[in-house]
Amino acid sequence: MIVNEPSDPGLLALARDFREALRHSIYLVRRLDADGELSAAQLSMLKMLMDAAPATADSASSASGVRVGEIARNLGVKVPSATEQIIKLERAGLARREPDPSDSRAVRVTLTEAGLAAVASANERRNAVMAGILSSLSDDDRAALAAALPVIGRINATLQA
Amino acid sequence: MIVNEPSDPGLLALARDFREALRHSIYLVRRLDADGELSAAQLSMLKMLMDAAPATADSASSASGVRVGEIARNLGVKVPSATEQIIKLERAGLARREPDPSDSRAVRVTLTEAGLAAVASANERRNAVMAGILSSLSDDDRAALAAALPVIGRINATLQA
DNA sequence: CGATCATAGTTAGGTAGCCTAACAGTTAGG
DNA sequence: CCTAACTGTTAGGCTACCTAACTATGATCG
Repeated sequence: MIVNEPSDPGLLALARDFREALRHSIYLVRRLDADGELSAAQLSMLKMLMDAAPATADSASSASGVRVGEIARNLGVKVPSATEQIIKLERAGLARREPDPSDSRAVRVTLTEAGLAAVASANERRNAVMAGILSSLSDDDRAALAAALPVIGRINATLQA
Repeated sequence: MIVNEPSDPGLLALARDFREALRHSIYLVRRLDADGELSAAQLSMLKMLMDAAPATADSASSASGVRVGEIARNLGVKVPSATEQIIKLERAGLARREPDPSDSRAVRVTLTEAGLAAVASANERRNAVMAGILSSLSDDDRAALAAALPVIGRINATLQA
């Protein structure tokens, strides 16, 4: 049995259905992001900064913060777009820009305390809304969804390359 | 055993993981839409028009086309946003606006031949790219994904209410 | 060493897609 | 009729992205 052929009908059908599911999910994401406290783009960046941070409360830890170019790469946007968002976060008091001691061209971006709190609160609220939606599913449905999430994660990971 | 409680830890974790998957999928969607021939919003609208059409080649069929308000509702946007997109599609020769004979306030939007062709070609290309990505998955992964798509469909359907 | 080239980020200007508010025309009800 | 409700467009504004051009620093090499 031949699989993985580019023209395999089953594969194309799966591709179509997955695209369709993602397309409709846009509305879901929009609904979740409509709570206003933080835009999707800003929450994404804050979360990324949080994950990238060594999470050491020790402020003397080496090379803290993430460089602008790295942020852009992580978020899949161009550097000027990242700069723009960073400036907004900075003005909102959620992030800080500091010069990189080892390279004066570079800029290190870190979360502030307020940024950390904002990310936690925004995620909590969105997760609660999503949990409410998921609560109407059957146990089998939830199991199927849970089983697919790692797969979707692998799909998304292939894009990094 | 209590399930579906808003504070159920498993449910919240699933919500978090699903949100995370959707968040990352944005890049995937962006990649798919980057082929340039048609924006995501425009393709969505064209596809909606295609699905809503009676699909009768007979141009004398009753009440052809979709009203602007209905389009907006189907796409989850406000009426002015729909109008804006429709005008763009019209200018591109992909859609047509006609007065509704039974209500002079209303406008009926239909696909042109070019619009139909554009939707087919854009979908084909995107599906092929997606199929290429999916082809690197294992059979088990594809099965898990396929099993979850109806669930995601149900989740998205709950938003219509 | 110093000219040159590469790299990091910002600034400037533009586009797409969404929104609300205000408007014009049409229909329906009291 | 005349007012209230509805349909769609116009006007103006916002966010988030982009490319191109610029500044400043670092790295290479003759």
